[in-house]
Amino acid sequence: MKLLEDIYYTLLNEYGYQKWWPLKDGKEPFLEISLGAILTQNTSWKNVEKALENLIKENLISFEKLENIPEELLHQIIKPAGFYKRKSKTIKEFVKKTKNIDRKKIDRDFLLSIKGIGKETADSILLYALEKPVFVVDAYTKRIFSRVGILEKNADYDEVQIVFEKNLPKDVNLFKEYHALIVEHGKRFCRKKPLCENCPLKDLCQKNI
DNA sequence: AGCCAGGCCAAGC
DNA sequence: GCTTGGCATGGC
Repeated sequence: MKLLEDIYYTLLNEYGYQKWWPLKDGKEPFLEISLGAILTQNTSWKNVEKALENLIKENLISFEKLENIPEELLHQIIKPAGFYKRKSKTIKEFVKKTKNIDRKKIDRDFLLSIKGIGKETADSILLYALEKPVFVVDAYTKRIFSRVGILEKNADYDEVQIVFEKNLPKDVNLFKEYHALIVEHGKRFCRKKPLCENCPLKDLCQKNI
């Protein structure tokens, strides 16, 4: 489907490369990216950054440190990202399970077995932290592409993912950038109340709500 | 000053 | 099976 690529290049041209995920610490990229993926669940990146900065300040981007820190203390540190009790538990379990595993063995099912990690978080970790060609689907993806006319309104996660993976070159960098651009577009124009007037996808969009 | 964010899970129909 | 409520902070 050429439309998917047309939309990609339109968004890229409009917004430029998004540079996800910018590492702030960089000592343990796999861990740092995974933490960001967990912390950003239903949470704005602004708030996630504060939590990440706290973690870095405490030198906590470390499997060992996170495994040993008392959970109540972790609560305080990641509090700005919200849902801190659940996220602390998830981080604890994630660290415990990934600490000594061969990263080649980390797949979707393995990640989904960790409580608090669902499909989107698992796929984000696979794509951004492990560089696997997995397309990440989120609420914006469904909203934008159902409005454009490519998806059913209530399309299920895995179906949506298949549409993108079947119709795009299986390219890690393309997948990374496309998802990031989708998020950007969702924030700027394709909001719940869409701003269709000046939308860069206006000409490609079936619905023009 | 309400609505929403780069979801997920468990409970309830 | 599908829908709903709870989780929590901070920005707009």
